[in-house]
Amino acid sequence: MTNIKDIARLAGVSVSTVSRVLNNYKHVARDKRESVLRVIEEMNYTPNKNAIDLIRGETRTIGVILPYNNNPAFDQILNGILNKALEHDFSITVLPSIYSKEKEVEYLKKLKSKLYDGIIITSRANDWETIIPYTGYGSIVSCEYTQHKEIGCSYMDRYSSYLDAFQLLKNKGHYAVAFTTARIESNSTKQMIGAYKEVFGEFQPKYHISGCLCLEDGYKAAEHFLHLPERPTAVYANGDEVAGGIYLYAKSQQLKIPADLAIIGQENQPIGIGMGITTVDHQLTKIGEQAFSLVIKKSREKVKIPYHIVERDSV
Amino acid sequence: MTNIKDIARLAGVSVSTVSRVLNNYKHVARDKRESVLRVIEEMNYTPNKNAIDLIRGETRTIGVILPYNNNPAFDQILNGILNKALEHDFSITVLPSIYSKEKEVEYLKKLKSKLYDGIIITSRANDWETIIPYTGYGSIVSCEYTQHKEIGCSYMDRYSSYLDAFQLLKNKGHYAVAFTTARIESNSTKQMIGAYKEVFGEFQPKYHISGCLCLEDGYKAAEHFLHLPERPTAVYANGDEVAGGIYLYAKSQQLKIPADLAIIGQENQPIGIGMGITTVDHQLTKIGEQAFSLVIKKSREKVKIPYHIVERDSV
DNA sequence: GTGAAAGCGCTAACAT
DNA sequence: ATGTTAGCGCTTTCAC
Repeated sequence: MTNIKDIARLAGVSVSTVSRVLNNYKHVARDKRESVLRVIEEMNYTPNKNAIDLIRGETRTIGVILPYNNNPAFDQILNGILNKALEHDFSITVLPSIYSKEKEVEYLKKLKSKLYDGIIITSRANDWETIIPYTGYGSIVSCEYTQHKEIGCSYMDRYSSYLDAFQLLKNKGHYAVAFTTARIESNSTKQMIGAYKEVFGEFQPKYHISGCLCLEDGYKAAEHFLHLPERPTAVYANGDEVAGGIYLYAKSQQLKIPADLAIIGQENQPIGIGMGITTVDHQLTKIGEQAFSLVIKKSREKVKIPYHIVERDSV
Repeated sequence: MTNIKDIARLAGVSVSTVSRVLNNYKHVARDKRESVLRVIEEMNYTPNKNAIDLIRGETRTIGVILPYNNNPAFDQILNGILNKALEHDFSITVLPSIYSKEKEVEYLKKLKSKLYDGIIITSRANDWETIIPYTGYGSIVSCEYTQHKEIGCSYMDRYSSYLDAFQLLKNKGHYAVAFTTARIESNSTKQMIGAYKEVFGEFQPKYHISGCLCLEDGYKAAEHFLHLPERPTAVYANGDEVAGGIYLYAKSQQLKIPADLAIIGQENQPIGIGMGITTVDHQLTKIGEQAFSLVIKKSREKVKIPYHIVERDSV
């Protein structure tokens, strides 16, 4: 492994001169610069980035905590982050958490250990109280709103989006409305139930199924909903793939969409376009892009991204 | 920033002792170990990972070169890689290339600069000749077959899968068959055309559209195909989302699937399940998992992953 | 079992 | 304009 010392020796200059040409400093004599450049070329030399990161104390790398690594919603956020990272010449390291508190803390420790300049939390298992101390070691941005002033947020107003979706259903005359969520313990679920109550007055647990991530989960959820004595006339799915599964099961039961069952999905994914499913687009790619911008600016702003409903034929 | 020296001083031991407890060495007196641990706790100390990586010459990080960061096929590969990385406690850094030769070389240089222990190339713009020299700096694994012995491969037999797909169509009586690909200059496209010729004898350029990545691209491709004087009776799409777009356009023209137009997609994505599209599943998640295993073993094996066709209602 | 000291490869302050 | 040198924070001989 050839290092900066070797280059200096071979070029007949000091290491600082080599360092200067490496970093495009002005005050280097043309001939020395050229000779250094030639030796670098000859020796096929590349500086050790770890040494540089050690000295500079920064890595131009951002860690992104993702609960699932095969989920289309989080892929959209990641996509937005990568778009911007490419633009700004930053690297992105993906940190899969599977909602494990320990994993999350492990990743935050990596921020502390100077591996990343900042971290984007797309979703989290830990309390903010355990996360916030790590803001001392790098910028931390969340894709979910929090009032904590130490945390930058690129988020959208979930509650309000849920309200809109349920209201849309109610306006169409639906009162027996079911819905699915991903994690029973999540904020989203809480907000969803809250919005449900606000729109429909009361919430019946039988109309809610949690643990829905993919098409198959939606299929099973529909199986449950549609065999209820008072079967729902509409369902709001937490994702278009889940919605697709619901659609499929409903069809398998000879139900007409939307006449017999209305369906709304989320995130405006290809499957929703393909199947004609009405969806609320949370603009996750934009959320990712904005999150990246905040994290490299070390900004603690709270930026709200607007969502919008895309009406198709399933409602 | 408190460092190992501070801990040593405060614990009344030498830095080497601190290092020993940090790395769980045996020969450390119980009391010294405890005192060190206590000071570490008190000072809330975390070792600087860059310094460690510098010394060790390894980072337990793998770089993954991806041409697109919003493509479901590459997301599947990445998914597989992340699964295994989590299992083996490695980090994954995503390297978006948009098929730029310069970007790719930039990433390979990062391997050389010791940022990654290895690199997985999911798809590439550069010739192997320019890539291979970098195998001197870390293990390089490809998700596409190459005979070069320096490169480990986790791949599937594309040619044979194309053959199967076309043959399936031919067996169903289709002779005017169109197809889409992503990049005109790619190996996949070449192999697709080769397979086409092998099955159907001759290849007519009007039956091929390149540059297809998403649903909308498929929609436009179908628009082209279906307005041809001799319109195709079947189309093989390079992805289920593209297939979905084709499906949608065909439907918009009152065509029946598969009676008027047969459609095969690729990668067994949710949209294909939702829309009932026959697909050839290249098992990209498994390819990603295997690629990861090879790269951390620094193996140069060529591992072929079997594909399989999932028949649904579009053929 | 423990510590002193030599590096890992680089940057930057300081001197010239 | 250029070189010397002191670090960055850690690991790892080597000696005791």
